[in-house]
Amino acid sequence: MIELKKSYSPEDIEDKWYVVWEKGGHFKPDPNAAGEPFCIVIPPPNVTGSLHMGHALNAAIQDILSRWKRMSGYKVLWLPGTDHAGIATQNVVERELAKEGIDRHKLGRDAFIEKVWKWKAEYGGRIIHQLKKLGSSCDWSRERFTLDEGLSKAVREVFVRLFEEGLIYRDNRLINWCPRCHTALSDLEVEYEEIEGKLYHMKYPLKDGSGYITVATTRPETMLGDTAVAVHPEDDRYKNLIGKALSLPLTGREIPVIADDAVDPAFGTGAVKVTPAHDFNDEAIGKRHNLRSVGVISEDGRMSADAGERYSGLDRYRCRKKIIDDLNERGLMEGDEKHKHSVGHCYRCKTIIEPLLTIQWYVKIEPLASEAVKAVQDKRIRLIPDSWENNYFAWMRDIKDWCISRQIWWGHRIPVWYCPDCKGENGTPPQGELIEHIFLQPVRLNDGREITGGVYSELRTAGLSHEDIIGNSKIIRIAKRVKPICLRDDLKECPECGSKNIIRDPDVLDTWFSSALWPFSTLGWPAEGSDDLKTFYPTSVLVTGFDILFFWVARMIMMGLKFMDEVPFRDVYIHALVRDSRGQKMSKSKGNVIDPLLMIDKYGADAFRFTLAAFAAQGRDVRFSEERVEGYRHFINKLWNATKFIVSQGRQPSAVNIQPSTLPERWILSRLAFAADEVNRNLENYRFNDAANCIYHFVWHEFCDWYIEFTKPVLYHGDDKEKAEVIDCLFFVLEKTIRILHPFIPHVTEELWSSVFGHDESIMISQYPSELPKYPDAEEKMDYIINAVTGIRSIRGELNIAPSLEIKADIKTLSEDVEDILKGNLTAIMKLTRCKDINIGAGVKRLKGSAVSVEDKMEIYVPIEGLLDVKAEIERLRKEESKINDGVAMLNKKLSNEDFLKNAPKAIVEKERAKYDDLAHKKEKIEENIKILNAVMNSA
RNA sequence: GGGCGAUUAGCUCAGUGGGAGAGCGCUUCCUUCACACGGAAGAGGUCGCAGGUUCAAUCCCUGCAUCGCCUACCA
Repeated sequence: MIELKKSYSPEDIEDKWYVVWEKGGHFKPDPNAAGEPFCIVIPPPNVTGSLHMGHALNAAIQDILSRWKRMSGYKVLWLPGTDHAGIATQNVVERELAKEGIDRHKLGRDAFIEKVWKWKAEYGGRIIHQLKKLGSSCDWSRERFTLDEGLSKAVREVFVRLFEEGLIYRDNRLINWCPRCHTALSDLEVEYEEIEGKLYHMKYPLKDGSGYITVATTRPETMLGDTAVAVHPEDDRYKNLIGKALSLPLTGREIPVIADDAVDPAFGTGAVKVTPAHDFNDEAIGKRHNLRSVGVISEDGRMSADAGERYSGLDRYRCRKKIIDDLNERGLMEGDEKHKHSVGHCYRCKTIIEPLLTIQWYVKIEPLASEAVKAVQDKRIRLIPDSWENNYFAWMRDIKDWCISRQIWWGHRIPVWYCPDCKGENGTPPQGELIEHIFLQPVRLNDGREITGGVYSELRTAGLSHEDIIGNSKIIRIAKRVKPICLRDDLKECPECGSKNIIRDPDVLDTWFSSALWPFSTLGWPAEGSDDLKTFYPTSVLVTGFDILFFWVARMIMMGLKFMDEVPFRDVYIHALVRDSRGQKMSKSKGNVIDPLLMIDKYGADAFRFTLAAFAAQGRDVRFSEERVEGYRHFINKLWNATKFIVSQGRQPSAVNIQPSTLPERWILSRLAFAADEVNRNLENYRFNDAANCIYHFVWHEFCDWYIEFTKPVLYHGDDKEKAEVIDCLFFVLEKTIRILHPFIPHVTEELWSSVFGHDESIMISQYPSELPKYPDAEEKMDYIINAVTGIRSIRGELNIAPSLEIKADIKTLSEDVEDILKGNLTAIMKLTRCKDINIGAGVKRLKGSAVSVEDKMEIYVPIEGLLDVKAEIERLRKEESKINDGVAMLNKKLSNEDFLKNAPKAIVEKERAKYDDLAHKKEKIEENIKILNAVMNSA
């Protein structure tokens, strides 16, 4: 016989099992094996990240699904991996280098990338292996990284095909630029935040000296790039000024007053300065009126040369101050007012975004989005909970073209080359004249001149070699007119003119571009004949948080449909965000972050996982509290101790299928069958909290509280045959229970499976219980026993009868069946109520000095003459009575309502009537007893 | 500005057109040979507010309030 420790301690068992599982190869499916496939690809976390609560919840759910499906006979693949997180990773490594005083540009592109790979090898991807602590049954042999060779091939294939179809293009337009990360961002990568700012009123004099217009702006510094002032065409204050010229202060430039409907006459002064180069609205106005764009802020957030000598080189916010001062000095500053507005910030570094006019690569999204909308409309993809569908549709309708180029080095480099030596179209000068280089530092020419960059052709003429130019370039601006050559294989020489001086596009792709391909690129696409792809695509379910629904999920759907002609997954289960116990978002700055690894250390991975599952209600955020983890550790301890009790009976678990004839055994088997069904059903519907609560309730309140207690009289006093039957049943239920529990709490169940039941094979490949036999009659009968026990206990509890005091009870039964049932389980009832004698039968009379409890088909009397506090008992019964009275009154009203009898379904009327009869009977009995007690009291 | 969601026991949250639920906490009792990480018995709620639909509303509809989240070209 094995010995279990007095209480459950996760640290003793959790670590060893992961190794065993991995060695056993159970995480690794054979695509050609029998069985239905079930596949989940993990939402790849940032390679820079470390495990936080959100990942833990995400992984716990995926592991529960994976283990459940695996035990249900599916060949399960849960595919792990990370994404290269372009901007984030580059930032991390740049910071590391900065500590050593190294700038990436000095290092050079190739050397820098090498450093990042080195960093990745050392620190990267730690997060994914932290998932092992949780017990995640990922197939590590298939782990992927978005910059892997295979995935890079997929990225290139997709880019080239989209380019060839005209769905990828370059354009010169205003984009969101992060001056710190030094790159363009997509619309989604900008986070808007309310800021308490100021609205400045500035006077712009009319050219003819006849007065001025006051404009209102939150960004005075951009006035240097103003190319118009706009007013509403119907605004009487300004109508007569439309078309007139203004003299732009501090620059003397002449700008027109224009009329545009977009201007809100009620806002500010009703006159808007228009800076097409630094504001999205103004860009639109500029387009409508053919205005010039004057860019006055450059890539690093400082004022450019076009801002004029006085301001050039100043940081944009320093410049703002200076402009305000300068306008004040000239009497052109009318004042300012407080103004709340939302300002875009970089989602990676929180720097305020600067709209900049640049050339970028875009994906034409509309044709892809319309297919992606259809897939959800047709239910080829289900979003769960479906309340997200509206959000999804709304976003897809308004979607704008996706800016995919990033001005960083870590990522998939855009597979496009340009030839500076080729002639332009129609014999125009070589394209080299349209390519501008900005050097990292001044370069000395042969003639002694120092230059900081220039146009490619000129630099060549000045004597620099192609390699010199490229090697020294910090920024390369390639005009839109330069012809891109987009290829699957790297270009060595120009296919047109044969020149070997080829310039590769310096940009890399948005990380989300590669993660959009994740469901098929990880399975082997575009390689031919991949078994994994054939077997596991489309994947079964995607489990993710709503925060990346648009970033990632929508784009995967678009790309999956486009390149696989099939949805990437059938179901999308969208889980909640994990917040702290007060509902606050966890963040480092708030200091309310709970470290999942700490929770695992403290309470064990199983308790932690169970907590996450129990919290994971659909459509609501998870408010995490450590207390709950503690509570679920208690639950596992309960399971542990129940097992210990069963084991201590000294009998080996039997392998046979049991078919008991006794009531409690039939009852617990039926309850087990019910619990198994419920858990299966809830998991089927992604109702993890319901599944967890259901099995929790079964284990604690049915198996432990009732069944085990019920077996004790037999175990302690029964004969060998009776004992054997009961122990077999205990083991049987326990064995099925730990299987049901395994997906939630894999470690402890494996431990018990192996140590108690002596199985050699892992529990994770045992069969998941379902469709076990049910015994409705047993459930009905047990209810009478439970009622009898509860009734007597209530009397004991409420009348404060000492538990040590052995009492007698009389139960008057109102049906023969009930009498038989109670008599047949008399020993157990006596044990559970600590009664020394119970008298059961139709003719049982109430003895003097009895407390009473009226139950379904029985009246329970506990004669405690002498000990009975008559007053207390009357009190107790009155309380009971008043409760019943409420019900009786309500039902009475209902049943005397003719409309109810006429309109309500028959079944409901019947039910209500039965209910009424029950309550009325109970009420009558209780009143009877109150009368008797009153008589006793009065006679005393 | 638009949209979505929430509002149920002290706390955290399930739930349903027909008898208000769970976990934790609380109160009382119990260290009875699985477990004090335990057992037994209890207390506790106009189901945010106001209307409407219905025989019947915590549930459906409308409005309001409060709180979240998403979204937007508030210069």
